[in-house]
Amino acid sequence: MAIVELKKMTTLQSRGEAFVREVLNVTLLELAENGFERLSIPQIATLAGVNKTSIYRRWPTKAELVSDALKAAMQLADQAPDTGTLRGDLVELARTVANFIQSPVGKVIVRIMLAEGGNPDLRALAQTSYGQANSVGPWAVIKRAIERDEMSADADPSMLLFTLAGAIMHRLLVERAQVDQAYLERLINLVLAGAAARR
Amino acid sequence: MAIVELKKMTTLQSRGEAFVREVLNVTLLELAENGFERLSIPQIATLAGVNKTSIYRRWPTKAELVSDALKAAMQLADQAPDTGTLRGDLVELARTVANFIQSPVGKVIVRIMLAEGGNPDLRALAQTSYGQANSVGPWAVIKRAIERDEMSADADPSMLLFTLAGAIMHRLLVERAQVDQAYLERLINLVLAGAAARR
Amino acid sequence: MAIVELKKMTTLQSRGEAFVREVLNVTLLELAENGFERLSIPQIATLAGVNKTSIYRRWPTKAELVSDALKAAMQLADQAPDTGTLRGDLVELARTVANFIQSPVGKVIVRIMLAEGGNPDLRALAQTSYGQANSVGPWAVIKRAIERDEMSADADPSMLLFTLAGAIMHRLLVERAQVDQAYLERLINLVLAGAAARR
Amino acid sequence: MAIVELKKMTTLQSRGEAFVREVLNVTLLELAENGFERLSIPQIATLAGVNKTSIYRRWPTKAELVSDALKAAMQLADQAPDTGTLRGDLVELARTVANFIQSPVGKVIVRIMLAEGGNPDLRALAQTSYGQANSVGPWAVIKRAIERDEMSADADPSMLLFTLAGAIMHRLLVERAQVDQAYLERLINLVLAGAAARR
DNA sequence: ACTTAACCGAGACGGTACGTCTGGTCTTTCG
DNA sequence: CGAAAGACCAGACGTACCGTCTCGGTTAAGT
Repeated sequence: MAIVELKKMTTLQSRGEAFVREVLNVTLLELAENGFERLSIPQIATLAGVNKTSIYRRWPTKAELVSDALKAAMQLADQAPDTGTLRGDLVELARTVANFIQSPVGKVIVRIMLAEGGNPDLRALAQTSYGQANSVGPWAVIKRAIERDEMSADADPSMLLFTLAGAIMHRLLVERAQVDQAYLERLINLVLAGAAARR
Repeated sequence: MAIVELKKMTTLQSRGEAFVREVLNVTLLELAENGFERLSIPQIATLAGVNKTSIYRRWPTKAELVSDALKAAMQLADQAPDTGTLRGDLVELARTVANFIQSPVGKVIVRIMLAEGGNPDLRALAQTSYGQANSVGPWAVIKRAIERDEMSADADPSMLLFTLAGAIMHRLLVERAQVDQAYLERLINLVLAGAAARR
Repeated sequence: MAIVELKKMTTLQSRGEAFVREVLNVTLLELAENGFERLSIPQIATLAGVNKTSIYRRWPTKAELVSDALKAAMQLADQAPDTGTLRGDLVELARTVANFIQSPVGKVIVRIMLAEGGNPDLRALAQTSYGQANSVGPWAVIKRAIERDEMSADADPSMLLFTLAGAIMHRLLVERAQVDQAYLERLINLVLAGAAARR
Repeated sequence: MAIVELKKMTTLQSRGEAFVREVLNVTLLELAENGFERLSIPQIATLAGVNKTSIYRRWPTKAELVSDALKAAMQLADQAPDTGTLRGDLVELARTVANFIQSPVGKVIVRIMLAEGGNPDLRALAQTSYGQANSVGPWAVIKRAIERDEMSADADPSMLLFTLAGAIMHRLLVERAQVDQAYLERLINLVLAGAAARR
């Protein structure tokens, strides 16, 4: 039985797995490049060296394909930085957010949420992903800051985090400028006082 | 001669002007609704009660039509609030930004800038519009705040303004939450301390 | 009044007459070139250096324009040859038919009758023209032949004439060969015996 | 192997063959009805219960479609009549020509040759068809007539045959009269004497 | 080992929408 | 007052793309 199971796994890996992996990979890239609207399954098939019929067989609708592609790409660490100071943690946090937004999967998610709210379940998926990616880290940072008495217990952490995220999005997508160390410092300068003010 | 000119103008007004106005109006609405990609000129023609051939004659490409539609819609006031205090001015400023983002023109512009960077000149146009719409007011506010000695002269006003804009975008487009008075207060609370800190 | 009338006539002659003549002329040429179907009024307007609106004003439908063009071109002589012998007359007659078929107006008429029987009144017009063009001469020839006792009085002249016409059409339009003197001789050789046989 | 081949053929027959047959059939009918110019591929698609895209895929240009339709319809027998006498054979021959001209394929071919000389290869195709359809029979008749000594060996058979064809065309297409037995008798009366005269 | 079932490749077809072309009607302007 | 000029309406056409279907061939699974 064990042998059979092993065989099965081997089979699965060598048979359709390469197919699925390749398709999902190309899907993600195309998604980041063109967005959900301009995403073409025949195009994906061509780029993946695969027949479009096969894609339609596995994923009857485009949303399902994108959903799988996003799910497959969501092993984001969402680690909490721990530099010892609230300021340092916030800088790291902001940097993580910036990296996420600029990553392929981040681009896709942001794009879907910002501009392509048409498909509701697709949007829900993106929202979930976005939430998952930015859930653990921020709150741990806040929690430690409160423990260190750098923030008051009745602070407004979600406002802080969302404002950081929004500012970075504006920097990247509207101003189309780099998020470098200098920018991060200035950004944290602006909100840190407000965050800590209630102390 | 003057009569002729007047006649000409009258003629021009009554001739194709209604046509143009109607088409541009519908274009703007459709643009806010569906974005640039899914914008269909035959659809616009139908909604405007106009023949599609006429649209193609006047605007050979979709970008030109959109460009005209945006230009025609850009009589935004961009007035500077003046409540007497920096806090009050910032609240008003933020509210203005929120209103702009939620207006049809604003939706279009934000959408183009965020997600449809494909067409470069289209993007440039949107960027220009965005800049124009948010240029005068903010800086007047900052200037008055410095004069009232509520801000230091070496403050970081662009960071402040961009962060406000980004936060509101995040609130509206990502969180999909209302920008109400309570939110505005909390937002200004966060950044005001940082803005004024250098005083 | 007389002056006015003269002026009018002069005006008509110099004003609209050149217009009409030019349009009808171009129409006939285009008709011979492309047939009735492919005849385009805008095209005629362009070639005639005239505005298409003016053509539409004078001739609301294409058939009317063509009708006028054909009528204007129908001053064909339809003269009866008189060589002294039946054979000589038939040769001349056949030559006349061939010339008519190859003339611009003849091409048009034949074309309309043979291939474009769609428009009934147009076809009727062509039929009339064809009949007019080939009416006097043939019968005079037959009559003289009977008088000279070269043909019996109960001959079949219409069969003779129509067969001649058909043969020449086949020669010109199907075989696309020249109707030269040698051909005419052979043709008359064939039918002359039959025509004279009943004597 | 034989089974495989059989299967293949069956597949091919049941696959696109019905599609092709239906389209070509409708094409021929439309062609006889409206001629080559007014032939509309969307119209054919509608009448054939088929999608126009599929027609465009198989036959990129209208000429190719018509060419295939004509080729498919060219299994004309072109049998030589044999009644025992030159007169009887000629009557039969003329009747065959009349039937051909009035058949759908014949109408098309005649129409193309007479009026639509625009497309050269199309015309060449029609000419070929016309030649094929009227090649064997006539010459066999002439040959037998010579053998029976009803015609001299140095007769002018092509002139005879072409004249017959031309006369019938004139009868059908210009006069728009029936080709009945009486007409055939009169026609043969006319040319038979000339044909046999050299004996 | 051999049969059987699942799956991918390949091609054609149905369907929709688009942008272009051309023809005809209307209004305005000019001689 | 008639022709010129231009804009608009209307319809058809050919193209591009997408999604579905039906095959054939190959690979993995089960007996």
